Amino acid sequence: MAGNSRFAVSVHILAYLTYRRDVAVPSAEIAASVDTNPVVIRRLLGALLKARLVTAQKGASGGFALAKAPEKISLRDIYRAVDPTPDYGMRHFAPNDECPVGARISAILAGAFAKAQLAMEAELARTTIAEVHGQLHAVCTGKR
Amino acid sequence: MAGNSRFAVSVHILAYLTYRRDVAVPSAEIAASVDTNPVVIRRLLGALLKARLVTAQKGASGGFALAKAPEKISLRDIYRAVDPTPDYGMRHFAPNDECPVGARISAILAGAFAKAQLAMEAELARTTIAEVHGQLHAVCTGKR
DNA sequence: ATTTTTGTAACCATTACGGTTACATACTAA
DNA sequence: TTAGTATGTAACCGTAATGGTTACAAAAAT
Repeated sequence: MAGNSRFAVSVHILAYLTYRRDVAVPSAEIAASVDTNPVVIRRLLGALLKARLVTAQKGASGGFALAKAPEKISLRDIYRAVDPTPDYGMRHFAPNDECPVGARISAILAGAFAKAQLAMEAELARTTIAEVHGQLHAVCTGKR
Repeated sequence: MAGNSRFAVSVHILAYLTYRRDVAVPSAEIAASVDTNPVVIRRLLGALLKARLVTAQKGASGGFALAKAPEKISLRDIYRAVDPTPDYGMRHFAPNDECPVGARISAILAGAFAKAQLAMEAELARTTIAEVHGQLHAVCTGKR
């Protein structure tokens, strides 16, 4: 995964939309929960929109809502929607082609990275936003 | 994983040391194979040294060598030696504690991230530097 | 002694990221 | 139909991380 907060914030966004499931939620309200700027939220919602995880409604009493049941949205769905496929530093990795090692290591590394990436995504796929929301609720009621 | 090339270059380094198993290899030679500056290589070798994956020898005819058999060095060993534990953007993620979602989402996310991270590392553990070197050799001989 | 090489510190340029302002567009509600 | 609200996006800024580079002290071999 990357060093940015896109995935973390996106999970927060969808958990919040689950929490406020019945209404259209404007980006300003989500931003207050995440404690950041509404534009940051809308940028991420743009990616989630393209992935059909949320719907948007412009204008007064508009806002965002889940596009499907929270049981059908996995953390992998969110990850793929907002985080570009990592290049594992291969961008800045152009070894010497004249060296027997340098000439072939890139392809071998790419294969190893791809497998590691799939393993990580498979683990993310095991958790849904509904479960994340359930854990939220469990903590809240458990405290009383 | 991160957006840097530390892991990729480090695997290259250890594959190169396996390829030149019998001699002490100076950082300049490795740098020529990776096509970068020797200091970049020595920085990474410093981390690999601390993790006891390589040994160093100063002075004339000095250089670096594997500290153990390449069959006993996994990609996970290398990953853990050179890449700091990723924070998955949690550094820049401080949601509003007064919101029921914001107050608890961090802990839940941390748990999900940890599981995904372990899954990825487990996959990396399945490959050794000896295998990476073997793939190099297979390609070279296969081409003839 | 001279040469070679590690080990580190310091600095630079580039890039990526989050945050912010601004504003056009679109929709609701009255 | 008009006033108000919210999305969608472009542009810009400051900060932080990264790789590359120069410089140089310490250590070891020949």
